[in-house]
Amino acid sequence: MTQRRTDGESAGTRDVFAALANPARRQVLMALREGPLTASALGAGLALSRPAVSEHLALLRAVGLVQAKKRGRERLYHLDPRPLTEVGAWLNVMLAYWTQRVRDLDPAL
Amino acid sequence: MTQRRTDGESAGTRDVFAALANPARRQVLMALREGPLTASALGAGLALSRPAVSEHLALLRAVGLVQAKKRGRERLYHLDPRPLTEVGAWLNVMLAYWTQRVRDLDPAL
DNA sequence: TAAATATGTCGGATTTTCCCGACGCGTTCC
DNA sequence: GGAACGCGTCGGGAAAATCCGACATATTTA
Repeated sequence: MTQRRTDGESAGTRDVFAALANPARRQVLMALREGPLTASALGAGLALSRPAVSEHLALLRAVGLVQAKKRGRERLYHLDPRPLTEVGAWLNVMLAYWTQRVRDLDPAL
Repeated sequence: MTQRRTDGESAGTRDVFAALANPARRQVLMALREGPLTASALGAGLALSRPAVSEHLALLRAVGLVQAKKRGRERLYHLDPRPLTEVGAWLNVMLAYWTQRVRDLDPAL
């Protein structure tokens, strides 16, 4: 058994968790909370080169966290929070046990 | 300017988000939900070499998600869900429907 | 005390991530 | 049409992550 990635995903894929692992990408998502923004507007607050921002956006698009709409010569990015439910669901399972424990200990909650 | 990480954290540090980015580590946390387990017991379900498991555990310990207690010649790992509140809080800001569960866990929020 | 067990750590190979400058393509403005 | 703008992608390099086999350390058992 020498292979590392048995098969399946085309090796370049990452999931929502991995997408959130990068601070710049989290910042992008935060910035998009209150409305769509262009790529350059997003890059403005990031201290990163434009290509870097573009690649972060590509990854976020790949996992479905953002979507882009062409508008004139710019591109409007808007948030799609649905993939975050996977993280929420995971956290929910992780914490369910503990929240239940807390409730057992203190029913006043 | 060739340096990438201007300074700060000792270069090997990662945050809770990064800790969750790895599927094996998420599996470990899931496995620890219902009670402490030894390192080898954790490795049993992971299809990884023992050193790999040990290093994942070291990282999880580094970000505070697990703690280890020596018991005889083995080491019992147990979950510490508190760092997950950071993820929960972040998700809470991003979404609207997540608060309560995290609050149960850490009323100090 | 010696062997066996449980786990951490080291050395090193491979892969992935992250970033940048340069270039290409479509759109708008003069 | 030609220059300027906005954005994606390519090529590539530095750093980090991931993994393993081998070795080190502590503890229990024979």
